[in-house]
Amino acid sequence: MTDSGKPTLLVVDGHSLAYRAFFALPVDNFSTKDGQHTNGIYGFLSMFVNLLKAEKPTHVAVAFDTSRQSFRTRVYEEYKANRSESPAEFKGQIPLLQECLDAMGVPVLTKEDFEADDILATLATQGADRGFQVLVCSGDRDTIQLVTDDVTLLYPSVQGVSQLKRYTPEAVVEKYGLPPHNYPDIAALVGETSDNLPGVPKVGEKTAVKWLTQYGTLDELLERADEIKGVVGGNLREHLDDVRRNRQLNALLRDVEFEYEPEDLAVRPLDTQAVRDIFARLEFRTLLPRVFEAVGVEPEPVEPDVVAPTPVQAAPADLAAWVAQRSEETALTLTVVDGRPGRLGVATLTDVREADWSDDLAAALRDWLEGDAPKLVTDAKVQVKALRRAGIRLGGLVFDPLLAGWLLRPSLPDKSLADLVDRYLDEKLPVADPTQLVPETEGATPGQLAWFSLRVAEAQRGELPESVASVLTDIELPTLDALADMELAGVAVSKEKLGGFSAELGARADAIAQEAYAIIGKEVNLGSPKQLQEVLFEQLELPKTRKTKTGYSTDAAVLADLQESNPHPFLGLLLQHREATKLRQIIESLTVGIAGDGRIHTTYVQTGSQTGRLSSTDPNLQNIPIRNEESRRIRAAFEVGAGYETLLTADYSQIEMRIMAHLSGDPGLIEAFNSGEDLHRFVGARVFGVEPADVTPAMRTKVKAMSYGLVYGLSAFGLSKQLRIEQSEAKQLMLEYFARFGAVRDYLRSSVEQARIDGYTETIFGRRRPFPDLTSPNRVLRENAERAALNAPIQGSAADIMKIALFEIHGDLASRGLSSRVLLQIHDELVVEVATGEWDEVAEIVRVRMGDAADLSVPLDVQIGRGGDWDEAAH
DNA sequence: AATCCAACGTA
DNA sequence: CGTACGTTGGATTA
Repeated sequence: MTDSGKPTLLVVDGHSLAYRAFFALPVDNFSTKDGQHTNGIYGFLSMFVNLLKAEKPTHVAVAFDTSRQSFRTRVYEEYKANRSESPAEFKGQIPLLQECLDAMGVPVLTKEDFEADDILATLATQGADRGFQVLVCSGDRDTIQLVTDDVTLLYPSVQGVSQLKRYTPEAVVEKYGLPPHNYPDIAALVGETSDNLPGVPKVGEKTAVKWLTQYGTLDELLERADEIKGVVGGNLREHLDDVRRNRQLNALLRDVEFEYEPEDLAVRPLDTQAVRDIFARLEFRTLLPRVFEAVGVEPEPVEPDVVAPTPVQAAPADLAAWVAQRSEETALTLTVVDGRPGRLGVATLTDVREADWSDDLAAALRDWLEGDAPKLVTDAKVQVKALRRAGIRLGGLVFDPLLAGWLLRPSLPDKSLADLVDRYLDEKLPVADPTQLVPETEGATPGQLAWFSLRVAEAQRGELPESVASVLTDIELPTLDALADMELAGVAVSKEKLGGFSAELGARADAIAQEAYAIIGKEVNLGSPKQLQEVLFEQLELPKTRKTKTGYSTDAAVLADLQESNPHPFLGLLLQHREATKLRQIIESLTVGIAGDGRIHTTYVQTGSQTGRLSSTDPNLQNIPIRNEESRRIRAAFEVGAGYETLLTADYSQIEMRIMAHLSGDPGLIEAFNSGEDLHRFVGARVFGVEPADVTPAMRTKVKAMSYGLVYGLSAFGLSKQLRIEQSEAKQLMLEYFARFGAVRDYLRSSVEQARIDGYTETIFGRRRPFPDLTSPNRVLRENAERAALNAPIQGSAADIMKIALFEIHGDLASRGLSSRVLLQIHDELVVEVATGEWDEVAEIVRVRMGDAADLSVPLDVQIGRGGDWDEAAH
């Protein structure tokens, strides 16, 4: 509200202000990690938020042009015809900006055939008529004509979009010497070059104002044009039609037919989650609190549209009887406290029952829990593990909304039932307010969580394609079961081995550091990129390297390049220091992760990747060093546990290349894998036209890099850089390669094209990954999507195959009553702890299950190793 | 104290 | 200008 007590209506021209912001802010500082430019969006929102805060409008809307075409271009086809195409970097920002505004609860208005300014004019006029104080914010000078006592124009100054000049009638008179309604007359005479509307030659603002003051109105002036003397008078008489045309075109329409009236534009509560999501996508951080502050409302807790049934407390026997008579799918939620079952809730769509976990309850429910009765559990792995600790193996798991949500949209960060309730039901999951001692709002109970899970699942099933549903049922759920056991088992790690190695590395790092300090004559933190830059590029005056966001890169590749071009002892020491401290860090994180049982229990995140792979956290056991001899000492600390005989490692060789051979059907590549010859030797022989025996190591290295690069969408540039060869040679290598293995290139091309049509890629087993950016006008975005889309079916199919092998092995070991157990999965490798006397049987199971996990047109080769520790077993 | 960034480990 | 991940310490920001 303004001082006058009137409601305030703020209407903004989104396009013109975002465009100004686009040029005002450096593109380089405003783009996301995947290349989306955001400077226009950021600049606009920043200004908009300031406006909201300063003006506190009660009603608000942002208008956009629909296209360059409007009724004006039909009246005068040259209208704005001189405008160059707006840059591609800008175009993509408008839809994103509209998404932001939408999330903020701000109406986004467009109208086919009209410009944003006509929308502003209509709303301003209506608003003033209906008693609003109106604020118009636009970067188009024509909107000056809208200014009245009730309508103020906020116009960006040349300094930038954040400085807005207020045009009241007085301010307009002061600046132009005439009241606002005369402004279009001035503009018609002067012309507007940006709209491609030529005016009267030699007539500028001064002359126009003088004439209009003299004759009162434009019509009068044009009528009596012959009274004006001199060259300008002649010019005026020659351009009368131009002036009339200009005046016709620069008049803004105040009566556009419109679905909104000013009253409909009352400020709405913003959708905090949606704002968070879109800002996260755009990588806006500082803007978020500013938006929340400007809006002034803490995010309102939205009342749930549907209220969950009140849970019925049940005695163990009653609960057992109740679940036993259910034939339909029952949802189940178990609270987990320190890895143990807490309280159990079960639900159908109409009924919710609960009971605290107890031995009695466990006994009463065991048959049902372990049986095949269909059950639905959100985030099942955690609960499956808790039940296993309590001696119960959950059976009949048919659905997990968290897995389903990930399969549907692998890119989304939905990590909890609350996220899913928001996304699929558009409701808020009731949560107890943790900031209050006696919470005002009750959180959902376990049974109610189960009830919500059921409803989320219902919504998800509606959009779950059959192929994706089968991935859930046939791959993910069985995998979940295996992962639960792997996490519970953990892997034995020797603190002694790690500790000894860490001490050695520490001593070495210190010695190296001292030596390095001596060379540069001072002590710096070698782990600080900032201090290193000072030493390298200023003190030692080494040539500047690749730029990063914060300065110049000092990564290993850059240092190695520097060492070659400008050898300096400090560089070598720095690299050695990095290596030693890195290994120490890894050891440290592993040591912290060793539990009371002497084993590391990692957590596999089943919904952690875009492609279908697993990821591993706390600690990550999928990136334990292996590349050089020394670092393998860390692997050697992973040992067979007490009571077991040995470790078994099994890995797929070249699984991604094999999948590519299968998917492309390339006869040469298929022959390569069926020949039994070393792959790279075979490919090298074909590419270089020699006998396999005559393939030199250099040749092998080249085709190997090429083969692996293919799977990632490598370019000639990238290949040349990796192999340190000329780009022309890399290009030639690619040509020769594709001349022999052409079907591979055809496949890669067509698979991206298909993905562009479908909007997603699909693995051999039907797992999908959406790729909206394949049709983006933004080249960086599009090409990034193309490479990812090329890789997704290959990496994803490999992930599917490994998952299948994993749960089959897990199942076989259990069903045959073996004590051996799978411990780790590292994408294409499994580590199994083999019980005494079980080696032969286990090795056979692993070999067969991995080899038969998929039926491809090439064999799946499995390498098996045995040893007392992970390093030994790798040989 | 929380968050970002460069760097680097793996498949 | 090579896909997919997670963790770290230092720097930066709140």
